[in-house]
Amino acid sequence: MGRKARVSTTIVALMQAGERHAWTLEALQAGLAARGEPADFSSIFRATEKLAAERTIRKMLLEDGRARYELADSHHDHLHCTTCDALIPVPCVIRAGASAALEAEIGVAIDEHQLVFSGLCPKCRGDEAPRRRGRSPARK
Amino acid sequence: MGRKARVSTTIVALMQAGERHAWTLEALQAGLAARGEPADFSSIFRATEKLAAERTIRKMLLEDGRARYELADSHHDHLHCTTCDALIPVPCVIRAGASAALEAEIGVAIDEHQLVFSGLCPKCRGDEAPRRRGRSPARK
DNA sequence: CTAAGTGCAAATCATTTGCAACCAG
DNA sequence: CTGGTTGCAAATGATTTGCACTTAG
Repeated sequence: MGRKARVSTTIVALMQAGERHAWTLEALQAGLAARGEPADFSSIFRATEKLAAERTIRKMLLEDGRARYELADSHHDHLHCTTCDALIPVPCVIRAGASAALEAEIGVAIDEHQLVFSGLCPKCRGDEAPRRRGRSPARK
Repeated sequence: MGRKARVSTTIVALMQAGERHAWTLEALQAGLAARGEPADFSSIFRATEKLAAERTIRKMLLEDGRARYELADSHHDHLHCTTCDALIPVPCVIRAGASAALEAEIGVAIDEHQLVFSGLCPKCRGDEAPRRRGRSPARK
């Protein structure tokens, strides 16, 4: 678990740097290259699989069919911007009582959840929808 | 919009019959065949894309990387059983106020959400986890 | 007739996997 | 040495797309 794997180590370092919130394998490859640590796609893939298995990072699948990875530190949910495709973190709004209620009412056993809102991130909301002073969205 | 497309029509009929809750393309193909309306995978694929585009049905991606389709009538969330892989519907636990709060606090614009709980469905919970009378899970 | 719907085959896409060369311990 | 890592190439699995043929209207 020490300081051996070059790829794994750099991936975690990249994520901890926090320049970005959720990474696709492609983004990770670009990020590693930018750090002067280029690696093969399969190596990155295997490194993320291992990191996810040991719960260091978390793997998520989005509607666009591509996996995103993020540090598995604090729990939170996400907003997937339908305009710029960014995945931004938002605080979890699932109250503990809610899942407990489901377990009792429906008889299921809940382990975890994944909640993804779809909409506009702060930036795109401002750009694309200046609702307030009514302006047509530049037609089309 | 009438009664033209054989495949689309049968897909909706199948879903409305409600023998199943979420369908994979493969399940749909099997279902159509069972109804004496066999169709090609690509035809089913294109039919679901169209139905989803016109909001008649909803398309979802699960962790296993395969799309599931369901009627887009009432909103609800899901529980993905980690044992039998079933996707069962559960009432939505996201209160309207929760998303409104996020929009105000974070500056996002929320359109919709997809929430999937992971755990055990009622059946598997009963089979696999008779916690009550403590028995070791038959090792491994 | 004419566009929408279909079937078949081939192309894509995003991983995944097999293997042999490498490298830290 | 020796098992964990890597890179490269080839294999997968699940769609997606191109094209020509059908068919509802």
